[in-house]
Amino acid sequence: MPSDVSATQVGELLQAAARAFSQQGLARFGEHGLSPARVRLLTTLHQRPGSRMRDLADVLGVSGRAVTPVVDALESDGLVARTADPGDRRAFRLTLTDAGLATIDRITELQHRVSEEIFGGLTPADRAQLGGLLRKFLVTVSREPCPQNPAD
Amino acid sequence: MPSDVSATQVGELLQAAARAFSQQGLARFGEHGLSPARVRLLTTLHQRPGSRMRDLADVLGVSGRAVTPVVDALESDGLVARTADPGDRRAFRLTLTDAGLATIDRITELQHRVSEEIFGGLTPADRAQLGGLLRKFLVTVSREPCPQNPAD
DNA sequence: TATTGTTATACTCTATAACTATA
DNA sequence: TATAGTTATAGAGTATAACAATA
Repeated sequence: MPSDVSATQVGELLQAAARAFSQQGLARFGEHGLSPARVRLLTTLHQRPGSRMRDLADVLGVSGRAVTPVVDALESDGLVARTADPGDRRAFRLTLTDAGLATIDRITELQHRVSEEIFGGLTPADRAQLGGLLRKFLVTVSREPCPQNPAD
Repeated sequence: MPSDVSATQVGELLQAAARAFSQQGLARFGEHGLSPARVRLLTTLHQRPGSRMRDLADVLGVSGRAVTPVVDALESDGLVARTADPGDRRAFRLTLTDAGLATIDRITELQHRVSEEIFGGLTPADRAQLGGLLRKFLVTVSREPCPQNPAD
Protein backbone atom coordinates (compact mmCIF):
# COMPACT_ATOMS: atom_id res chain seq x y z
CA MET A 1 0.00 0.00 0.00
CA PRO A 2 1.92 3.01 -1.24
CA SER A 3 1.43 6.08 0.86
CA ASP A 4 0.42 8.41 -1.98
CA VAL A 5 -2.42 6.14 -2.95
CA SER A 6 -3.45 6.17 0.65
CA ALA A 7 -3.45 9.96 0.78
CA THR A 8 -5.64 10.18 -2.30
CA GLN A 9 -8.00 7.59 -0.96
CA VAL A 10 -8.24 9.36 2.35
CA GLY A 11 -9.18 12.53 0.52
CA GLU A 12 -11.90 10.76 -1.41
CA LEU A 13 -13.19 9.05 1.70
CA LEU A 14 -13.20 12.32 3.58
CA GLN A 15 -15.26 13.95 0.86
CA ALA A 16 -17.65 11.03 0.66
CA ALA A 17 -18.07 10.94 4.43
CA ALA A 18 -18.71 14.66 4.65
CA ARG A 19 -21.20 14.37 1.82
CA ALA A 20 -23.07 11.59 3.57
CA PHE A 21 -23.07 13.59 6.77
CA SER A 22 -24.30 16.72 5.02
CA GLN A 23 -27.02 14.97 3.09
CA GLN A 24 -28.39 13.16 6.09
CA GLY A 25 -27.64 15.73 8.74
CA LEU A 26 -28.07 19.12 7.16
CA ALA A 27 -31.06 17.94 5.16
CA ARG A 28 -32.64 17.28 8.53
CA PHE A 29 -31.92 20.84 9.53
CA GLY A 30 -33.80 22.01 6.48
CA GLU A 31 -37.00 20.66 7.99
CA HIS A 32 -36.58 23.31 10.66
CA GLY A 33 -35.88 26.12 8.23
CA LEU A 34 -32.19 26.08 9.12
CA SER A 35 -30.00 26.35 6.06
CA PRO A 36 -26.31 25.44 6.31
CA ALA A 37 -25.13 29.01 5.93
CA ARG A 38 -27.44 30.25 8.68
CA VAL A 39 -26.52 27.45 11.03
CA ARG A 40 -22.85 28.14 10.46
CA LEU A 41 -23.28 31.84 11.12
CA LEU A 42 -25.39 31.31 14.22
CA THR A 43 -23.05 28.78 15.78
CA THR A 44 -19.99 30.84 14.93
CA LEU A 45 -21.59 33.91 16.42
CA HIS A 46 -22.51 31.91 19.49
CA GLN A 47 -18.87 31.01 19.95
CA ARG A 48 -17.78 34.62 19.41
CA PRO A 49 -20.48 36.86 20.78
CA GLY A 50 -20.38 40.45 19.59
CA SER A 51 -18.40 39.68 16.45
CA ARG A 52 -18.29 42.20 13.68
CA MET A 53 -19.49 41.09 10.28
CA ARG A 54 -15.99 41.40 8.91
CA ASP A 55 -14.65 39.06 11.57
CA LEU A 56 -17.36 36.54 10.88
CA ALA A 57 -16.54 36.60 7.18
CA ASP A 58 -12.91 35.86 8.00
CA VAL A 59 -13.72 33.08 10.45
CA LEU A 60 -16.24 31.54 8.08
CA GLY A 61 -13.81 31.80 5.20
CA VAL A 62 -16.18 33.67 2.91
CA SER A 63 -16.23 37.13 1.38
CA GLY A 64 -17.69 40.01 3.31
CA ARG A 65 -20.40 40.22 0.72
CA ALA A 66 -21.64 36.75 1.58
CA VAL A 67 -22.36 37.67 5.18
CA THR A 68 -24.80 40.51 4.57
CA PRO A 69 -27.75 38.52 3.15
CA VAL A 70 -27.41 35.83 5.78
CA VAL A 71 -27.44 38.38 8.58
CA ASP A 72 -30.33 40.16 6.89
CA ALA A 73 -32.39 36.99 6.90
CA LEU A 74 -31.47 36.09 10.46
CA GLU A 75 -32.24 39.60 11.61
CA SER A 76 -35.61 39.66 9.90
CA ASP A 77 -36.33 36.35 11.58
CA GLY A 78 -35.45 37.97 14.88
CA LEU A 79 -32.52 35.65 15.64
CA VAL A 80 -29.64 38.13 15.55
CA ALA A 81 -29.40 41.87 16.08
CA ARG A 82 -27.06 44.46 14.64
CA THR A 83 -25.84 46.92 17.24
CA ALA A 84 -23.54 49.86 16.64
CA ASP A 85 -19.91 49.35 17.48
CA PRO A 86 -19.04 52.10 19.98
CA GLY A 87 -15.41 52.12 18.87
CA ASP A 88 -15.92 52.12 15.10
CA ARG A 89 -18.96 53.70 13.59
CA ARG A 90 -18.54 51.84 10.32
CA ALA A 91 -18.96 48.46 11.97
CA PHE A 92 -21.75 46.46 13.51
CA ARG A 93 -21.55 44.15 16.45
CA LEU A 94 -23.80 41.13 16.06
CA THR A 95 -25.58 39.55 18.99
CA LEU A 96 -27.94 36.64 19.36
CA THR A 97 -31.43 37.55 20.52
CA ASP A 98 -33.32 35.36 22.96
CA ALA A 99 -34.94 33.68 19.98
CA GLY A 100 -31.48 33.23 18.51
CA LEU A 101 -30.26 31.58 21.68
CA ALA A 102 -33.30 29.33 21.67
CA THR A 103 -32.44 28.43 18.07
CA ILE A 104 -28.91 27.60 19.16
CA ASP A 105 -30.39 25.22 21.69
CA ARG A 106 -32.46 23.59 18.99
CA ILE A 107 -29.45 23.38 16.70
CA THR A 108 -27.40 21.79 19.45
CA GLU A 109 -30.11 19.28 20.20
CA LEU A 110 -30.50 18.48 16.51
CA GLN A 111 -26.77 18.10 16.09
CA HIS A 112 -26.65 15.66 18.97
CA ARG A 113 -29.48 13.60 17.59
CA VAL A 114 -28.21 13.59 14.02
CA SER A 115 -24.67 12.81 15.12
CA GLU A 116 -25.82 9.95 17.28
CA GLU A 117 -27.84 8.58 14.40
CA ILE A 118 -25.22 8.90 11.75
CA PHE A 119 -22.29 7.74 13.87
CA GLY A 120 -24.35 5.05 15.52
CA GLY A 121 -22.64 2.38 13.47
CA LEU A 122 -19.26 3.19 14.99
CA THR A 123 -18.22 2.08 18.41
CA PRO A 124 -17.37 4.79 20.96
CA ALA A 125 -13.75 3.77 20.58
CA ASP A 126 -13.94 4.21 16.81
CA ARG A 127 -15.54 7.61 17.22
CA ALA A 128 -12.90 8.72 19.66
CA GLN A 129 -10.16 7.52 17.36
CA LEU A 130 -11.76 9.14 14.33
CA GLY A 131 -12.22 12.39 16.22
CA GLY A 132 -8.63 12.36 17.36
CA LEU A 133 -7.31 11.80 13.86
CA LEU A 134 -9.51 14.50 12.38
CA ARG A 135 -8.38 16.93 15.04
CA LYS A 136 -4.77 16.06 14.36
CA PHE A 137 -5.39 16.56 10.66
CA LEU A 138 -6.98 19.95 11.23
CA VAL A 139 -4.05 21.09 13.34
CA THR A 140 -1.53 20.15 10.69
CA VAL A 141 -3.60 21.75 7.96
CA SER A 142 -4.20 25.04 9.70
CA ARG A 143 -0.52 25.30 10.53
CA GLU A 144 0.59 25.39 6.97
CA PRO A 145 -2.28 26.25 4.69
CA CYS A 146 -0.60 28.38 2.04
CA PRO A 147 1.02 31.10 4.08
CA GLN A 148 3.25 33.14 1.87
CA ASN A 149 1.29 36.18 0.83
CA PRO A 150 2.15 38.76 3.48
CA ALA A 151 4.94 39.92 1.19
CA ASP A 152 2.57 42.03 -0.92
CA MET B 1 -22.42 10.72 28.72
CA PRO B 2 -19.16 11.20 26.94
CA SER B 3 -20.25 9.18 23.92
CA ASP B 4 -22.90 11.57 22.60
CA VAL B 5 -20.58 14.49 23.05
CA SER B 6 -18.06 12.54 21.10
CA ALA B 7 -20.50 11.90 18.28
CA THR B 8 -21.33 15.59 18.00
CA GLN B 9 -17.71 16.53 18.08
CA VAL B 10 -16.86 13.98 15.44
CA GLY B 11 -19.55 15.47 13.23
CA GLU B 12 -18.16 18.95 13.68
CA LEU B 13 -14.63 17.76 13.08
CA LEU B 14 -15.70 15.90 9.97
CA GLN B 15 -17.33 19.01 8.59
CA ALA B 16 -14.36 21.17 9.44
CA ALA B 17 -11.94 18.70 7.90
CA ALA B 18 -13.97 18.40 4.72
CA ARG B 19 -14.18 22.14 4.55
CA ALA B 20 -10.45 22.54 4.88
CA PHE B 21 -9.93 19.89 2.25
CA SER B 22 -12.41 21.51 -0.11
CA GLN B 23 -11.04 24.99 0.32
CA GLN B 24 -7.46 23.97 -0.24
CA GLY B 25 -8.02 21.13 -2.65
CA LEU B 26 -10.98 21.99 -4.77
CA ALA B 27 -9.94 25.62 -4.91
CA ARG B 28 -6.81 24.33 -6.58
CA PHE B 29 -8.94 22.54 -9.12
CA GLY B 30 -10.59 25.83 -9.94
CA GLU B 31 -7.31 27.08 -11.35
CA HIS B 32 -7.73 24.42 -14.02
CA GLY B 33 -11.35 25.28 -14.74
CA LEU B 34 -12.54 22.18 -12.93
CA SER B 35 -15.53 22.85 -10.73
CA PRO B 36 -16.49 20.34 -8.04
CA ALA B 37 -19.66 19.27 -9.84
CA ARG B 38 -17.80 18.65 -13.09
CA VAL B 39 -15.01 16.77 -11.38
CA ARG B 40 -17.52 14.61 -9.58
CA LEU B 41 -19.38 13.82 -12.77
CA LEU B 42 -16.23 13.10 -14.74
CA THR B 43 -14.71 10.79 -12.12
CA THR B 44 -18.02 9.03 -11.55
CA LEU B 45 -18.42 8.52 -15.27
CA HIS B 46 -14.86 7.26 -15.47
CA GLN B 47 -15.70 4.63 -12.87
CA ARG B 48 -18.90 3.69 -14.69
CA PRO B 49 -18.31 4.15 -18.41
CA GLY B 50 -21.42 4.36 -20.55
CA SER B 51 -23.68 5.41 -17.69
CA ARG B 52 -27.03 6.91 -18.47
CA MET B 53 -27.75 10.33 -17.07
CA ARG B 54 -30.39 8.89 -14.78
CA ASP B 55 -27.89 6.48 -13.28
CA LEU B 56 -25.38 9.24 -12.74
CA ALA B 57 -27.98 11.32 -10.96
CA ASP B 58 -28.70 8.42 -8.62
CA VAL B 59 -25.05 7.68 -7.95
CA LEU B 60 -24.27 11.34 -7.40
CA GLY B 61 -27.27 11.74 -5.15
CA VAL B 62 -28.76 14.66 -7.04
CA SER B 63 -31.91 15.18 -9.03
CA GLY B 64 -31.98 14.29 -12.69
CA ARG B 65 -32.43 17.94 -13.45
CA ALA B 66 -29.06 18.77 -11.95
CA VAL B 67 -27.19 16.51 -14.35
CA THR B 68 -28.29 18.11 -17.58
CA PRO B 69 -26.45 21.45 -17.30
CA VAL B 70 -23.26 19.77 -16.09
CA VAL B 71 -23.29 17.36 -19.00
CA ASP B 72 -24.11 20.23 -21.34
CA ALA B 73 -21.05 22.13 -20.18
CA LEU B 74 -18.77 19.10 -20.32
CA GLU B 75 -20.07 18.21 -23.75
CA SER B 76 -19.55 21.70 -25.09
CA ASP B 77 -16.02 21.53 -23.70
CA GLY B 78 -15.57 18.29 -25.60
CA LEU B 79 -14.94 16.16 -22.51
CA VAL B 80 -17.97 13.88 -22.65
CA ALA B 81 -20.25 12.71 -25.45
CA ARG B 82 -23.89 11.75 -25.47
CA THR B 83 -24.54 8.65 -27.54
CA ALA B 84 -27.89 7.02 -28.16
CA ASP B 85 -28.72 4.04 -26.00
CA PRO B 86 -29.45 1.20 -28.44
CA GLY B 87 -31.78 -0.47 -25.97
CA ASP B 88 -33.75 2.57 -24.85
CA ARG B 89 -34.32 5.43 -27.21
CA ARG B 90 -35.24 7.80 -24.38
CA ALA B 91 -31.85 7.50 -22.78
CA PHE B 92 -28.31 8.64 -23.49
CA ARG B 93 -25.16 6.78 -22.77
CA LEU B 94 -22.36 9.08 -21.69
CA THR B 95 -18.78 8.43 -22.64
CA LEU B 96 -15.54 10.22 -21.98
CA THR B 97 -13.84 11.60 -25.07
CA ASP B 98 -10.08 11.47 -25.47
CA ALA B 99 -9.96 14.99 -24.07
CA GLY B 100 -12.14 13.80 -21.22
CA LEU B 101 -9.75 10.95 -20.49
CA ALA B 102 -6.86 13.38 -20.56
CA THR B 103 -8.74 15.53 -18.09
CA ILE B 104 -9.22 12.48 -15.87
CA ASP B 105 -5.46 12.05 -15.91
CA ARG B 106 -5.00 15.65 -14.90
CA ILE B 107 -7.60 15.30 -12.16
CA THR B 108 -5.92 12.17 -10.86
CA GLU B 109 -2.55 13.85 -10.84
CA LEU B 110 -3.97 16.92 -9.12
CA GLN B 111 -5.74 14.79 -6.54
CA HIS B 112 -2.51 13.01 -5.75
CA ARG B 113 -0.62 16.22 -5.35
CA VAL B 114 -3.28 17.96 -3.30
CA SER B 115 -3.83 14.93 -1.10
CA GLU B 116 -0.14 14.55 -0.45
CA GLU B 117 0.05 18.21 0.44
CA ILE B 118 -2.92 18.36 2.68
CA PHE B 119 -2.36 15.02 4.41
CA GLY B 120 1.37 15.56 4.61
CA GLY B 121 1.14 16.32 8.31
CA LEU B 122 -0.18 12.87 9.06
CA THR B 123 1.99 9.81 9.24
CA PRO B 124 1.22 6.98 6.82
CA ALA B 125 -0.10 5.01 9.77
CA ASP B 126 -2.43 7.85 10.70
CA ARG B 127 -3.66 8.10 7.14
CA ALA B 128 -4.31 4.40 6.94
CA GLN B 129 -6.16 4.47 10.23
CA LEU B 130 -8.17 7.52 9.23
CA GLY B 131 -9.03 5.96 5.90
CA GLY B 132 -10.11 2.75 7.55
CA LEU B 133 -12.37 4.53 9.99
CA LEU B 134 -13.92 6.67 7.29
CA ARG B 135 -14.56 3.61 5.18
CA LYS B 136 -16.15 1.85 8.12
CA PHE B 137 -18.28 4.91 8.74
CA LEU B 138 -19.43 5.03 5.13
CA VAL B 139 -20.38 1.37 5.20
CA THR B 140 -22.51 1.79 8.29
CA VAL B 141 -24.10 4.94 6.92
CA SER B 142 -25.00 3.51 3.54
CA ARG B 143 -26.47 0.45 5.20
CA GLU B 144 -28.90 2.43 7.29
CA PRO B 145 -29.68 5.64 5.44
CA CYS B 146 -32.64 6.45 7.68
CA PRO B 147 -32.23 4.39 10.82
CA GLN B 148 -35.12 4.04 13.20
CA ASN B 149 -33.37 3.65 16.48
CA PRO B 150 -35.49 5.26 19.18
CA ALA B 151 -33.57 3.36 21.84
CA ASP B 152 -31.70 6.48 22.90
C1' DT C 1 -49.06 4.41 -16.78
C1' DA C 2 -44.11 4.88 -15.76
C1' DT C 3 -39.67 6.60 -17.01
C1' DT C 4 -35.63 9.45 -19.54
C1' DG C 5 -34.31 13.66 -20.25
C1' DT C 6 -35.50 18.25 -21.39
C1' DT C 7 -37.31 23.16 -20.61
C1' DA C 8 -38.97 26.73 -17.39
C1' DT C 9 -38.52 28.72 -13.12
C1' DA C 10 -36.78 29.69 -8.56
C1' DC C 11 -33.92 29.33 -4.62
C1' DT C 12 -29.43 29.27 -1.85
C1' DC C 13 -24.90 30.54 -1.54
C1' DT C 14 -21.04 33.02 -2.95
C1' DA C 15 -17.99 36.22 -5.83
C1' DT C 16 -16.40 40.76 -7.85
C1' DA C 17 -16.96 45.55 -8.28
C1' DA C 18 -18.65 50.11 -7.23
C1' DC C 19 -20.39 52.92 -3.62
C1' DT C 20 -20.93 55.24 1.35
C1' DA C 21 -19.42 56.42 5.55
C1' DT C 22 -16.27 56.23 8.39
C1' DA C 23 -11.17 55.61 9.98
C1' DT D 1 -5.67 55.76 1.54
C1' DA D 2 -7.67 51.97 3.77
C1' DT D 3 -11.53 49.60 5.98
C1' DA D 4 -16.75 48.07 7.19
C1' DG D 5 -20.68 47.26 5.20
C1' DT D 6 -23.97 47.89 1.58
C1' DT D 7 -25.95 47.70 -3.16
C1' DA D 8 -25.82 45.82 -7.85
C1' DT D 9 -24.81 42.17 -10.58
C1' DA D 10 -23.40 37.59 -11.82
C1' DG D 11 -22.55 32.77 -11.57
C1' DA D 12 -22.68 27.83 -10.00
C1' DG D 13 -25.45 24.32 -8.31
C1' DT D 14 -29.64 22.21 -7.25
C1' DA D 15 -34.82 21.68 -6.66
C1' DT D 16 -39.70 21.16 -8.31
C1' DA D 17 -42.95 20.96 -11.95
C1' DA D 18 -44.64 20.47 -16.61
C1' DC D 19 -43.62 18.46 -20.92
C1' DA D 20 -41.88 15.36 -24.77
C1' DA D 21 -40.73 10.92 -26.46
C1' DT D 22 -40.44 6.36 -25.38
C1' DA D 23 -41.11 2.18 -22.61
